[in-house]
Amino acid sequence: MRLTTKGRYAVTAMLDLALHQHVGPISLSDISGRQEISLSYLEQLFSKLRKRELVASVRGPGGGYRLNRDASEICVAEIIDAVDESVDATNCRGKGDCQDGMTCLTHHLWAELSQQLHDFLSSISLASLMARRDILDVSERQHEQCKSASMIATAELS
Amino acid sequence: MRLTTKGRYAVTAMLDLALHQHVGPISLSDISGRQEISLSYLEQLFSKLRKRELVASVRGPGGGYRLNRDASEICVAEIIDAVDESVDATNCRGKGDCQDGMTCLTHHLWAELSQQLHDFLSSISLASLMARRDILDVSERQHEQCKSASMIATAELS
DNA sequence: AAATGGTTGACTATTTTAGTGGGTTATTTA
DNA sequence: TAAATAACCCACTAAAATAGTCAACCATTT
Repeated sequence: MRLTTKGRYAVTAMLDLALHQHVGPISLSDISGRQEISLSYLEQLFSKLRKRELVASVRGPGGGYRLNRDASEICVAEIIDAVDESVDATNCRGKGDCQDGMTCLTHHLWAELSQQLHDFLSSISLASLMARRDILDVSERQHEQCKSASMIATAELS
Repeated sequence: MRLTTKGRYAVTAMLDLALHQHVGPISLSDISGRQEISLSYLEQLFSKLRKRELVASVRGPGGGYRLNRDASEICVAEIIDAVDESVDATNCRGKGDCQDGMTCLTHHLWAELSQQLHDFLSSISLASLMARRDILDVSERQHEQCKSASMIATAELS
């Protein structure tokens, strides 16, 4: 089992997309700006998310990504899984052949833990995250910051 | 958050120790033989477990390790923590300063997940593992294998 | 004195992470 | 039709962690 920046970035980016897609396709550079994730890295992540059909893309100016399903139909577990970070805590990927084709001493413990984790992350959809007070607060703060950042950029141009 | 071979090895070795310590101190080479974990690697892990006072050592012939507390007082979470595998899923180690000193969009989600994981792994003690049917079965199978392995070794000597 | 077994520290191959950079293709707008 | 935009794709890389190995040394028992 692994949960590092990669999986966190993927979930954060998908949530950002869910929160903004009402205005049309969202470009990766928008997400990159708001969430402070490197654009090139986002491209890699979205390539995987697209292959799993969690997002769809629109090319050209004004293009970007949109969710390929309703936000209520995409859960956190799927997103993490899509970018190759497994929620599985066993060494044998659940097969039970961890010690010479037989189960190791602690196999069942890890299998149970995996189930626990999977249940938890499967129960959380993007839609349920979008409805949370703590997330709305952070999202609003990020809008303020982007606004002032673009004002500075405009001022520098003049 | 990370749960790899290191943490699994540590828990497996501690459980092996708990299951056998009634005959006296258990050497790492015994554990290595039964659980198929490299002896040198076990040494590294037990060095950390000793520093956290989860085990105590006895030097010299007949020496080995024993649990430093009752098996019911040692939980899986502690063992994993002792070998540096954190159960924390946040990027900021719970501090909430993940994005320029403020919380990132998904901070609370990861904090919740960490709590969930911690609760689960803290609720499982070595004693409760020792009482499980699935673990007793695997332990018994390992005894059979070690017996036949030593018989082969004896036969090869003659 | 010899054997056992813990203790310590340095070293290493492999894998993963978290990126960077450059170029190509598709689409829209001026 | 040219320019701009943004997705798409590929190869590359520095740093860190994993999963060890190896050698020497110390303490205790037989």
